[in-house]
Amino acid sequence: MPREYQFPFELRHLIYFREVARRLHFRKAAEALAIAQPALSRQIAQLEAALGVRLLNRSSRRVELTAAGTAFVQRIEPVLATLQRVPADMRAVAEGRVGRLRVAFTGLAMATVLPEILRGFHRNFPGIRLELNESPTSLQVAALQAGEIDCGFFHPDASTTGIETTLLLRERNGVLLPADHPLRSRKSLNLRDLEGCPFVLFPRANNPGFYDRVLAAFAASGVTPQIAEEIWPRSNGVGLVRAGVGATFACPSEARHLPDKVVFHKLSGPAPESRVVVGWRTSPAPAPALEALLQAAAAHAAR
Amino acid sequence: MPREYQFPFELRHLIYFREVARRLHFRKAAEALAIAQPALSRQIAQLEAALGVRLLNRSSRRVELTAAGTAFVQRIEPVLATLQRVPADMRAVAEGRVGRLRVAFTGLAMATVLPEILRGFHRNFPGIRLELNESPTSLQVAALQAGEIDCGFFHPDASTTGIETTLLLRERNGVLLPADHPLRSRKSLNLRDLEGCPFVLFPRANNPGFYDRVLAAFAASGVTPQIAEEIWPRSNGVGLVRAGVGATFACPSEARHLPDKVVFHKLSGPAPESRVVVGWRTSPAPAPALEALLQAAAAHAAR
DNA sequence: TCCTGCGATGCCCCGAGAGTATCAATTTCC
DNA sequence: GGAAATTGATACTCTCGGGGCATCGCAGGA
Repeated sequence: MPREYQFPFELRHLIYFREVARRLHFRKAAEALAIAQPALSRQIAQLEAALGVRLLNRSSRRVELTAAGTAFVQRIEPVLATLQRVPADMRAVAEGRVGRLRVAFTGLAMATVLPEILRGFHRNFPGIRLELNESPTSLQVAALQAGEIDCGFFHPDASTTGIETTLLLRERNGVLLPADHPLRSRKSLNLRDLEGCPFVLFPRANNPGFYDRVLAAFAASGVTPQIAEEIWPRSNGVGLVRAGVGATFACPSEARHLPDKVVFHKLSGPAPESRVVVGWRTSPAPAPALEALLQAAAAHAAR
Repeated sequence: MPREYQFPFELRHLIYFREVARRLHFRKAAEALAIAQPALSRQIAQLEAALGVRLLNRSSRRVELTAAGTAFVQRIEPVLATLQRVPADMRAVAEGRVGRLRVAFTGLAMATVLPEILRGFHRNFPGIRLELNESPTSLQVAALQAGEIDCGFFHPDASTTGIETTLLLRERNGVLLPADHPLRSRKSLNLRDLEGCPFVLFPRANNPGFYDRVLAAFAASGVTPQIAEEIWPRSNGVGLVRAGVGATFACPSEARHLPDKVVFHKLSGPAPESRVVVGWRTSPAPAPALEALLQAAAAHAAR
């Protein structure tokens, strides 16, 4: 089945016609196109035949556009301009100079490693548009596997078939207390000291692994945990601590940027451990923009 | 000089790639394109080589888009959609079903023949967008010769090299008077009756021919004309008559749609004659849309 | 009237795209 | 676990069509 074609013309016809329309002179247009004049004449005639429309009125002394010819030039001009930019644009995408990344993160990631990673990334790749969404670990993993996001910053406990991860943070938790809490001035705290103190936690479904490690730490301390609230996203939990509703667990890393009326204490003895990983699909191979972000994250982890 | 080309790819490449990107399957895409699979493989490889960018990650069992491939599809999709519509659109333009007409007219034309011509034309050619501008005869002729308008409705006295005209209206003028004018109830009026009555006229430069025929009519009546105001556009002149500033000349045709407080009187004896023609360039040949409008005008004149 | 310049036409060449046959690699199923 | 099947890539050939060269027909201009 030879040459069954959707379009009755080729790019060549458009370029040739644009040149003739500009110069209104076949010989000069042919010269500009670096072809011979007869070839140009034939191609234009072919284009007109294909469209079933006369685009040029030509006597042997004058060439002028018909109404259809004028309309045709106006149509193809932006098309050609777009196509002209395409190769360079594709190269930019392939090199990761421009692009789009859909990134999900947990509240903990944003409270610890993420801001600095993103800052460095954006400095080196200003052309990449980041679409950032806070999302629980479990949803992030599902979104990754479904191809809805390009990478996620989350807790590593979930099962992660088809997902590769790099550990970015691993810290024993301390606790956040309201600034007027009775224990605020204690040098050393352990979970037993906090017996009876209400805690603010996230819903277990968001990140069962960490949730269970919290419970395990309580159990190891011989303390029955008292869960005052389950709340999401994480930043709201800090707000509740500040409001005096209770305590919550936190990493030393986030202690640097706390609102006032909230204080951070290390824990001695049993304490849960927080981890943050960045995760991405192994297949398809990471796009260049993603590669760049993953490198930025890895570089941050190495410090 | 064979194949010196501005674009490293052809429409074919775009269409083929779109199909592969849709199906992510070379064999099925080839079938849909009615070509053999090896041809498709080669064309895609060629496209990638031309762009210097990998658009697809393919194992022997799975095909998937790279970031550049995704971006490429997004770029070419609208381009192909546009080009697909082009042939039909061009035919529509060539047949005068769609298009654009730049039309100039005098106040007199709009007050007499033009509304009906345009109404009939628009009913038959709803796809033609009309750009209407009121403009004095002298400027219309210049704009026509410069190709700035497609046709004009004006007074035929100007010299019109390279312009063809069709006469649409030819009427002896009467006068418009304020409704409370002393002569309002006179059965028959001539210019001598209006001696001393101030007249509102347009600037002579707008249409010297008619202006001089007005003066000739006054002279033939032995009356010295008294020009109260020179004003443009014409509709403002009627406003001044209504305001009692003076009288003005008008055609019987326009007497049907006068505002209140203005009355029309025929003139006996010497009176100027108004004519309206439609004029257009003889070269280039009128576009189909213009042809249609000219026919509508001629049909109106024939009644 | 002849001359000049322009677009169209005739003829030939060759490059590139398409088809057929086949290969190599990976998955599937018995 | 091995054979069959599926899929994309490669080798080779053919042919279509775009391009060059030579030339024609026609219209203005000196």
